[in-house]
Amino acid sequence: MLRIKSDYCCDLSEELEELFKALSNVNRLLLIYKMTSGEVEKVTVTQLARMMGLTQPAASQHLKILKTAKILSAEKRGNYIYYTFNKTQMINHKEKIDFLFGCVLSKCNKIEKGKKAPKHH
Amino acid sequence: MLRIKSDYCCDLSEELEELFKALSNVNRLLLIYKMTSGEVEKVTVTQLARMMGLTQPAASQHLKILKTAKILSAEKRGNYIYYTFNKTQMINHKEKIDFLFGCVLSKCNKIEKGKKAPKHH
DNA sequence: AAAGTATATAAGTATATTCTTATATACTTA
DNA sequence: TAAGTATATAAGAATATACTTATATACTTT
Repeated sequence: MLRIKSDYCCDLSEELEELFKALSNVNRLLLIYKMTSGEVEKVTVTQLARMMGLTQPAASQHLKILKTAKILSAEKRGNYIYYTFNKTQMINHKEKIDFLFGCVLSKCNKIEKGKKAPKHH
Repeated sequence: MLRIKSDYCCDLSEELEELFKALSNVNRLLLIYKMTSGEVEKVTVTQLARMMGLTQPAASQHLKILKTAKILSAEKRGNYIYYTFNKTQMINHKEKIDFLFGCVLSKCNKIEKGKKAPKHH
């Protein structure tokens, strides 16, 4: 049982490492926020480059990272490639993060309780 | 109004970048999970090094990163420094992440609705 | 088919990350 | 006080990240 949980956390840690790496860049985070605002909903490389003051290859590389991490999906239409959120995977990602923080915060609560009513010894 | 939200996201992005950087390492994530399990609740550098198969300086550096990112707090007692979760800040961190994913997922829902009932033109 | 536009990839550079080994600092105990 | 233990820091090496410029690929339009 503990073994299973331990294995699970090991896999989860590797998955979260990749997710957090993709998210740990201010340009990519700003892009995500821009994509949630009214202004844009699907974004092309050229748009992104202009919006963020990046060169076209830099923008392309950022989008590739977000796509590899399954944060965005790419859909080619004609001359353009439109990037949008990968909703299914984002829900997935969120669940993993919630699990992590759930573990941490419930542990915090347990510790707090232990302090208020310390064990006899 | 939009300007304010934009500024807010800019600050938030920088804060989240730091948080996600601290979390984007498999050893640090595994450490966090270990600290949520029954086994440990406060951890010393030496314990961590042994648990994770790291050298003492490597462990010390990881803990410093987690402390700087306000994920852990350090409490010196005698010869040891005990690291524990920084509950208040973890709640804070969680709120920021929830805001990010909240923005993304509500945008996803809006797009989905727009597709089901497309605008007349 | 040729020219133009959008995107991706390659290769190089500067910087950041993660480890290593060596050493310094702080505290405890004999 | 000296020796032992715990931790932090410094300095260096290997690798990863984020950009740059140059070029390749894919599609569209004339």
